[in-house]
Amino acid sequence: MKVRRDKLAELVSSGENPFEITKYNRDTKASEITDKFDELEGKTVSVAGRLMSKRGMGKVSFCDLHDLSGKIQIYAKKDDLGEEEYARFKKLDVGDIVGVVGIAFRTQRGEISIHVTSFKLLSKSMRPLPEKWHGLKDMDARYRQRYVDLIMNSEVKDVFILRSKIIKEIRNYLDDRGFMEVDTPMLNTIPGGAAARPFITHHNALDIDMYMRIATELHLKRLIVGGMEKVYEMGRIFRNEGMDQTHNPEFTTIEIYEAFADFHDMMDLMEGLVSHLINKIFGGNTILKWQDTESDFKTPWKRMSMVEAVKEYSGVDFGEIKTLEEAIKVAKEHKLEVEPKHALGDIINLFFEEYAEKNLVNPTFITGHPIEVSPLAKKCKDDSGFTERFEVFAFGKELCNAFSELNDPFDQRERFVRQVALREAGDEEAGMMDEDFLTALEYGMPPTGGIGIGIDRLVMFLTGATSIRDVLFFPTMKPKND
RNA sequence: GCGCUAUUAGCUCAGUUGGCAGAGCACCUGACUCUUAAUCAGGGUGUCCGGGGUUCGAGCCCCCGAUAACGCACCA
Repeated sequence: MKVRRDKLAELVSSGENPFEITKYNRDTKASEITDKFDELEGKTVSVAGRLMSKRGMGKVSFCDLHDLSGKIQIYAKKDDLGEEEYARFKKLDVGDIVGVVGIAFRTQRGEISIHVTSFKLLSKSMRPLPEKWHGLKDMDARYRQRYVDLIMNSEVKDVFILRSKIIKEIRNYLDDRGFMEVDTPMLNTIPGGAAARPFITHHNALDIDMYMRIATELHLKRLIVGGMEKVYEMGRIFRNEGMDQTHNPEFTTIEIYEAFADFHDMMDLMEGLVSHLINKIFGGNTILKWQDTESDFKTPWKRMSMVEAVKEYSGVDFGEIKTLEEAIKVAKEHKLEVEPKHALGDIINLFFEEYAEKNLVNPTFITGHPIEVSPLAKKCKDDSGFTERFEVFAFGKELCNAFSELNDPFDQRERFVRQVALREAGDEEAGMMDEDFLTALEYGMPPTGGIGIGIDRLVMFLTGATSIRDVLFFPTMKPKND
């Protein structure tokens, strides 16, 4: 705004350019003054933050100063500051970054405040902030200009502080149990470990196309082959797919691998980890609320196989259906769209997604996924059509995916071959052949349990956020140019 | 990708039947020595999302486009 430009020009010409300031020593946070008022009353404190409101009374002014910890009221009096300083104080704008030195006291109305003895403009705000009462509501602006959203809406800040705490506690939990955090490449020559369309980019010096990773799985298993027995990686992955309330093109997952363990150990790990987080955040309360639904995360969580779940929620018993022809017939009776590429296991999965998934509100382990939809999981010993795999569903959404990792290089090669065939038939999400990964398995991978958890979704459930955009500082947005 | 709704001042929003562009907050000027959505008096600051069209006249009607929220599809 023009008025603020003029004010800045005035400051610059009087040798007080706020943008030349490099440092300010503050000794107290805004919230500390109210929290520790008993010991701070009458003492001189130094605070710094953003001026969020002004209430001028003539020869006395009140302002609210916000910092990360909270807010504190500032009281300035002409008699104490002197004519010139008080005039300078009155020129401050809402939005300005200000450092204040003063005495902690309580006003006549009882509000704990700072009686200003000196102050310094630390940075000039050149743009007016949104309205104080209604704040910034426009979703487009809130996501594109998250900095303004964070200034205006304190609950937004709280969600991200909680996100940080959750992530820290995940690391604490795993580090305490002897896991090691590792980093693997985000730029891949073969995108593997999941069924998803990748982002493609180009490396100039090598003159090859590369892919942004769609999972961390295959590299982490290579580390297990290499003897790194307990590893995890928490990081961003990228999938070139649709966006909605629970999907963003880049999102954060954690994958954890433990040698000499199986999917049962991963179940214990998952229950333990999530219980740890809930305990750290909510104390004893295990009931989470999300989109007006309550879910009790008290352990032990319910366990059922995918076939059982399909039977319970659709009435169809795949324990009795042994051929593809029968399965296709039943699927058509239930108006499910069967594609030519679908095998028996794909149809079981279709039934599960259509009928069971949305009903799984309390956290539930779903085990025994068909082999056709589990190209990296070990077969069940007693039934080669299914795998030692589980997913946890809560609030009708998938929370994690885990299995006893397939370590048989011959079996793995066959599964890749099927994926490649699907890809050649036009399925862009099918996997690619990864010869180096097969070579790694040929050197011998110990029996291993692995699990992948969607961090953003977990944070959504723990913070009550209804959209993934509300747990990402900068959700992916289409550029606005016209 | 499809459908639906929205887009007006810095922000939150009104805008009648197609007839001079509006309010509150913010901002500017002035008053005010304990306010807290301070108060009081005065001041309207605009590419009505963009581009066409219909009309004497369009914020409003029609067409094309942009972005977003929501729903659907996709995402094992």
